[in-house]
Amino acid sequence: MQPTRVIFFGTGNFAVSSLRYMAKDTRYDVMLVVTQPDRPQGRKQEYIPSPVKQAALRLGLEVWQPESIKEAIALARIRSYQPDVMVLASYGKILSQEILDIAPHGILNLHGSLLPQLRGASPIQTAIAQGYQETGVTLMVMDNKMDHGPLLAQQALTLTGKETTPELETLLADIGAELLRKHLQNYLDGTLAAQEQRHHAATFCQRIKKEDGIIDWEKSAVDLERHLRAYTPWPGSYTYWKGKKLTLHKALVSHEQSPLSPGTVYAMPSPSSRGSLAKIAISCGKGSLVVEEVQLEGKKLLPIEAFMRGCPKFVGGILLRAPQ
RNA sequence: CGCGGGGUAGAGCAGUCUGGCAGCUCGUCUGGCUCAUAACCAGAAGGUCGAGGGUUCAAAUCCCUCCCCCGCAA
Repeated sequence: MQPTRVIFFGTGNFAVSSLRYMAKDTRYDVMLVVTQPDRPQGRKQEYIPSPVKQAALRLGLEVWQPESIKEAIALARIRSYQPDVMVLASYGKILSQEILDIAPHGILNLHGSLLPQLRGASPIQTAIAQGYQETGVTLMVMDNKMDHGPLLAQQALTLTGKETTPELETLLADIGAELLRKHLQNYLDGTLAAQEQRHHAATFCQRIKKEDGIIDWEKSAVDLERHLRAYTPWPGSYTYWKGKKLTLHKALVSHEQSPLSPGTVYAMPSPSSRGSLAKIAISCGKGSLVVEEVQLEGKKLLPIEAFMRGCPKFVGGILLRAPQ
């Protein structure tokens, strides 16, 4: 039997496991990998290929990076491969109806949430930021509304409350590949039918902006600790101290309520006796954040002990939302 | 030539403006104290001050060139 002709769309890390799986399974022939163009990154403005492009090249697959896939010439190129089905994960561009119609079996999407929860651009970060106890991956048939098409399969994952975005993304990426392995063939055979989403239950999440990383000290310590895990590595969770940007990388929640105004740094006496060093905490709207790793603008990421050696005046400092 | 911060003992930093003994906190090692300790006391080791060149009686410090790290930006 001829392998199924597949075109894969993807850009971010979330898509890499799926691509590797599709390339390896001999039932499928990944004829083309469509990914976003290389973007200038880093201090030298070097053009960095997307994670999917790097993986595709290593797998020896053909890569295409169109700036726009709406134009007729782009559509013609995709049609020329005569794909049976297309698979998309973390691609980052909206597809037109013309593209959705190209393959006989349409285009399937892997989405990093349990749809209809968290439709949109940041399901992984939002699940962490909002303290979800469970999230997962959905395999669905795309239609012309965002994350709206009928469902094929889902797999849930229980959250520990410790995971960061890159960690969770890796876990979900593997689940995505697993969903393809279990269900893609059944869908193509017609033995797995797609089921309409419960649209009234849909929730949504926005694309993350740089300003979303700013820490609002009026919020609770519980919310801010989730913020730290959700918004790493980008845009980071940051605040301003003496006009300089200070990024918090790691912190723990303390339910001790400080009388100091939110955003004030203080030394929290350690419960264990004389010898131990005081912990460094920041007063929040509710509770306190015990700081573990920080990075001051222009400096390296440091454990709090090392940071305090160089910046003992940090205690008593006021952290603000803007440089001032 | 995108903008800015930085490189000084194992770690984090001060000292640079205004040239004149290589410093601070912590760690490490030795000894002491102690029922005991991450505490306390006494002592010690540990430096190509990122690299090269220049100016000077004298350079971490001033001038030139280069390398590397970080933030912004993307």
